[in-house]
Amino acid sequence: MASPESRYVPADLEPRRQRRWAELGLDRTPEPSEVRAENFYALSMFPYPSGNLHMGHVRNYVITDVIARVQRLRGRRVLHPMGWDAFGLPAENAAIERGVDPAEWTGRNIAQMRAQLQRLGLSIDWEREVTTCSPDYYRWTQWLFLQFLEAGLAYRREATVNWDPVDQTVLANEQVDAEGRSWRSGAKVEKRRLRQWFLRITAMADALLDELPQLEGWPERVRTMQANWIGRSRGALLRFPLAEGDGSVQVFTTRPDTIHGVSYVVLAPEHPLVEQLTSPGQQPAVEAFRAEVAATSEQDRVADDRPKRGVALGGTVRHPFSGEAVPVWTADYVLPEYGTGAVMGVPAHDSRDFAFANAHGLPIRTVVVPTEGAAPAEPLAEAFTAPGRLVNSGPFDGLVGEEAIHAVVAAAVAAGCGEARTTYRLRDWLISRQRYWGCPIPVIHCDSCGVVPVPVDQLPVELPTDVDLSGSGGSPLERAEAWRRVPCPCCGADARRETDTMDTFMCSSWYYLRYTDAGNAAEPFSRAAVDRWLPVDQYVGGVEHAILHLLYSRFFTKVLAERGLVGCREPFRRLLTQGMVQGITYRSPSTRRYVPPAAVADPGAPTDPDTGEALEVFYEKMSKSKHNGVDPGAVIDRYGADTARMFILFKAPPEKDLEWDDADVEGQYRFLQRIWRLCDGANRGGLRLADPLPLPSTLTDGERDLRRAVHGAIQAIEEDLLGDELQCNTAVAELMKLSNALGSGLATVRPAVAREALATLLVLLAPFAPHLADELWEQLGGEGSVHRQRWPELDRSALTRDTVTVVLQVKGKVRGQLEVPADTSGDELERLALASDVAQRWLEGTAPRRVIVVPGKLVNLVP
RNA sequence: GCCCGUGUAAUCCAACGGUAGAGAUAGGCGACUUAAAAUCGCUCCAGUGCGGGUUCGAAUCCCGCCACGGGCACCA
Repeated sequence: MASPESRYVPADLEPRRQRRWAELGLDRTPEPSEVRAENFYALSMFPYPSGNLHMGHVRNYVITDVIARVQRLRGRRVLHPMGWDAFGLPAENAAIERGVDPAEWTGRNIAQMRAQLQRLGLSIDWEREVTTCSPDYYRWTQWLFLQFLEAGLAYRREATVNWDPVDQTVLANEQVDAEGRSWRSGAKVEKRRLRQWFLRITAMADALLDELPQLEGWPERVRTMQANWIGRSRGALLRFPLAEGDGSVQVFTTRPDTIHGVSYVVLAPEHPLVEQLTSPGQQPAVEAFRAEVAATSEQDRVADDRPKRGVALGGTVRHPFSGEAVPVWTADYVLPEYGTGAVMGVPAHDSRDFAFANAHGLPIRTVVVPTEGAAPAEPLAEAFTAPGRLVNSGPFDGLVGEEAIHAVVAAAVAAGCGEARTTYRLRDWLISRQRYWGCPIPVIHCDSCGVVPVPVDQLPVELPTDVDLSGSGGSPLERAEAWRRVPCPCCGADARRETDTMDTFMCSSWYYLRYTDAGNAAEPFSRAAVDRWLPVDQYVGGVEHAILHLLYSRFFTKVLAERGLVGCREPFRRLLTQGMVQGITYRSPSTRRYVPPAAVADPGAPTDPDTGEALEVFYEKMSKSKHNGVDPGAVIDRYGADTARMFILFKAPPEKDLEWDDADVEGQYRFLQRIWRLCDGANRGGLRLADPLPLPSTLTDGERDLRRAVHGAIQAIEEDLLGDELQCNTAVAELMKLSNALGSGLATVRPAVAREALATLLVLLAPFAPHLADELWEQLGGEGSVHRQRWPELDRSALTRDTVTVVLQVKGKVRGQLEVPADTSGDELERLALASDVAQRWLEGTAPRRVIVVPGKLVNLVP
């Protein structure tokens, strides 16, 4: 008598499976001595512990988990860690608003998020957890800072910096978007002149750019973004001597070949030579102009397509080659921060100069013409900016392109009025922050010794705990007098601690190194441990860090490599940038108010519950303010973690945005239930996974069909998960296809074939739905855990067919099919095709002009 | 303005240059049921954003557009 059907109850099964995994120590990273295997490092971008896990986290960590689990099944020794990017403003703001201690607040959030994460069944080695705000960790962040200081890569200087008026701190250039807004607060940043700490990332600009092409496992788009950000441009520095007095105006240009087309020189209004070059008559106009520009916001100043305003200074410089007098102007289209803050105006060959010259009646002199075809008619309608052949350029006439550039630069060098120069958009990384909840910069200011590094044996410089976090009036550490006062490590005199803390991106620039040796109390990580695991085999995270975190981490790795601390120059071999998780969003077209989905009566025709008008419906990144978020915990409560995992993997390819849809989640749940019933039925039918039976020497047609489905799935899923692109969505579709094949085929095959099919299904399912696969594995009497199995071996012979369907085309159009033995030769196929009804009907008796045969696929008859 | 990506069925997504559909959601029909849900079976729906080109054959390659998303942008 068969036992009754059992039910799939994830809420009951999942915690049980997780307890079992913990007992078995499945997630622990094996020591090299335990397992002889290749290493695989699977890494997710660690979260800020806000206390709430959201769907973006779930997607990120589930993708990485699938990769980690697949690699384990394939016999690799896997490192799959997790940690917390735990310094940062929300903790401090909570302290200001609610009076809670930032450390406590952060600790609570971590505990809460860890518990939420663990419900997902991620195979994370929690023994290697790192927390950046823990003194055990930030001690080493400080140690690394001192390495930079010693290498001359950390320095303090006064500079014009971005100030976030909401967060009350400065920001690095990377942390301000194109609209001039802070990446965190969204506030418009202001420019301030302050003395700050920087890391000399520009020293690595060439390496950061030139080594980008090696990152073949990175999305093209991220590499392009980094290249744009670094913004290298090669050109020359040219000096125009002042007409009166000593000195010269230096300009940077990428087109030194156009030097003879210069009709004026422009200085940025902030340029130090403006005053000196202003004639008495022009003084009022220049002063008025500078005041006007100073009053313009940064954004307006930089906006494109605005008239190029400027005034002549009255002074002149001499052309470095011809000696002619060149008038000097100041204009708002020249930026003080880029190049030398001065530009040579060549209206004929630069569109900005062209616009400026036309607006102010300056001469336009053509010195470059196309190498082929006619020169543009004069007066020019627009600037000719392409490279070409030089004319009206004295000794340089006739030279072309690069050759012309080199000749002009060589002549400038010989004359002592210039040299080749490369400039970058990239600026040094501003790491000072005027906030409390960050890693203290470990230096001491002494009146006689200057800036003194804190000796390594005194690390960490711990944050004081009794601090006034009122949220106003500068850095809280400045008010911690007792903490600040400290003897100078050099001379012993009274000295003061640095009160700036570090940008949290410092903490996250090396956490992936710490994971390899998380318990090390003597150093941040041992060289051996790092070399064993780095570079990371697969990194997964959001594209919002395309520049920020990923650029900083590359910089860190290169510096550490040059100091012999790590053995590789690039930290992340492969990078997957996952798309956003979007929720369905309802908005009232008239009030622009977001309406919660719960308030929408009929999702088919959504109307505003208050006004009754039809609502706009679209998908957008989940957020509280739009009422479009879905809580991962609620989904797990209702369907279980496996359904949530499967859905999020299946709904869209990992790189693309994903539209959350409750109906699809339901569908995913049904699929897992189908698998449950399939296995339950097999179980009650007496199938046991533990007894591997030899396959019969001859198989029935049904058995061969089932084996073809099984091995077809192995092949397809291997391609999806191990190929260049990770395609979890199609891998899940293959699992569905396989389970459909089992559903119809399992009952009619002998136990050996059924056993192979079911065991394969469960092992292939294990990385995606780890709880369910393991539970069913156990129920069916499988040995050990499904997660300790070997990835199924592909039997190519199972994929073969006796007969295949060959498509008959006439002139590329499908006109019929032929069912032929799989090994039919091309000649035979051609003969069969020509003899077919299709040929009779479509060729009307004439012989085809051409016949294309693709054996096993198609025959194309071309009349 | 420049660069990158994406456009396929009502919807989400597949398709080494070779039969446009793997998979799913929603819809329709049927079976089971007193009925419904669940389940099972069947089924409707696109010629691939637009216009050219290459090819025996194009969703796929090339050229020119359009729409959406993203990055950079008076960067000399």
